[in-house]
Amino acid sequence: MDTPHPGRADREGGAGPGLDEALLLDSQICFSLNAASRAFTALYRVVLKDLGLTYPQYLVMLVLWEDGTTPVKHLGERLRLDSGTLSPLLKRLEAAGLIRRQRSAADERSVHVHLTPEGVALREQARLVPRRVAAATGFDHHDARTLRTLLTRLTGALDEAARPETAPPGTR
Amino acid sequence: MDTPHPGRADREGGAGPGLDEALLLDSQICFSLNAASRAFTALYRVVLKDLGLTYPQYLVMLVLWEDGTTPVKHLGERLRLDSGTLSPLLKRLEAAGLIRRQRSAADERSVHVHLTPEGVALREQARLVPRRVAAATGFDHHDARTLRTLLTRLTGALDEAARPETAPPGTR
DNA sequence: CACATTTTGATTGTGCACAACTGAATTGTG
DNA sequence: CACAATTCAGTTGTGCACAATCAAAATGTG
Repeated sequence: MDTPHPGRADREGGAGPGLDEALLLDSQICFSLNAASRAFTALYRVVLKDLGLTYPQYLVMLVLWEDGTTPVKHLGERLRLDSGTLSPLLKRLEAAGLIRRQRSAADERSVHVHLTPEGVALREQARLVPRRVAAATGFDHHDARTLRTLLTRLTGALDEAARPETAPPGTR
Repeated sequence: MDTPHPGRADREGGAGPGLDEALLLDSQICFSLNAASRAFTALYRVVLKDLGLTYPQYLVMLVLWEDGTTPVKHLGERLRLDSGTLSPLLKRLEAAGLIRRQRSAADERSVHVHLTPEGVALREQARLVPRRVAAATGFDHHDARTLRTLLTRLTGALDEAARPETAPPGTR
C-alpha cells in the first residue's frame, strides 16, 4: 500500500557514505520494532478480551500464578516495571476482584499482592492463551530463537549506550 | 541478576507436550520485543534531549523534512499513527514553534502541516542522530537485515491473526 | 540513643497508543 | 436539488511508560 518506514531522508549534504546506512540501521529497526510490539499488543487485546485483562495485567497474573503471594518489588523486578506503572495497574486488578494488596506485618513498607479465588480461577480460562498467541506468530523454534537472540543482544547494547555516566568501562 | 522473563508457569495439568513450548514462543518473544522497544525509546530520549523531541515527534519531523508540507492523513499513513495520537503530538510541535497547521483551501476537512524556519533549522542539529543510534545498536548490516526481516514477517502474521472476521482465507 | 542513609511503595505529571464518538465537508445516488 | 455515505480531524476516556518527588520504615553510624 504505502511505504511503512519514515526514513531515507538523506541526499542533502553528501556528508559521507554512512548516512543512508545509518538511517537504515536505526530508524527502520526501531520502527519495525515498534510496529511488531504494537501488533503483539493488539493481538493480546483480542485474545485477552474475554478475560478482561490487558497484556501487562496478564503478565502480572502470570507471575502471581507461578510465584503466589509476592511483594510489589518482586513484580517490578520480574517484569521490569516500576511503581509508577504497577501501582495503578494493581489497583485496577484489585478493583476487578482478581487480587488483593496487603501491607506486610514484618516490613510495614512492603505491600504483598495475593490472588483472590477469582484470580486463581482465571488461570483455567487463560490456559489456551499462550498457544493461541504462539500459533499466531507463525514462528517455529528456530525463528523464535533467532529473534530472541537478536533482541536480547540489541537490548543489552542499547541499555549500555543509554547511560552516559554510569560505569562506562574506562571512567574511574 | 534475576530471571527476566515471566513465563515457565506450566507443569500443572500435563495437558500435552506443547505447553512450555508455547510459553517460550509467545511470552518470551513479546517480552523481549517490548524490552527492546523500550530500550530504543530510552536511547532516543537521551539522544534527542538536546533537540527537545520525543521519538514519535522525531519521526514526524523526519517525514516533514523529507516530504515537506503534508496533510495529517499522510503523516498517519507513513507512521501508522491515528489522529488520536497525532493531534496532540502536532499541537505540542506547534507549541514548540517547529511546525504550523493550516486548513487546506481546496478541502476544508484536510489540515496541512508545514515546517517553520525553526523546524527547518532543526534538521541540521538532527543530522548526527541516526549515526549515534545506529552505532549504539552494535549491529552490522547483516544483523539489521535479519532482524528487520523477522520483525516484518512477525508483524504481518500478527496483524493477520488479530482480525477475526476481515477476510480469513478459508472462512466462508 | 540520635541522626543520616537506604529501601519501598505511592503519587503526580507528561507523553504515547488506541477505541469510540463528534462534526464538518466532500462525494455518490436518486 | 435533497439526502445518505464516506472522509478527515478533532476530542474524550482508558491504560501504559517513565521521571521526579514524597513519606514511612528499616538500617547504619557515631
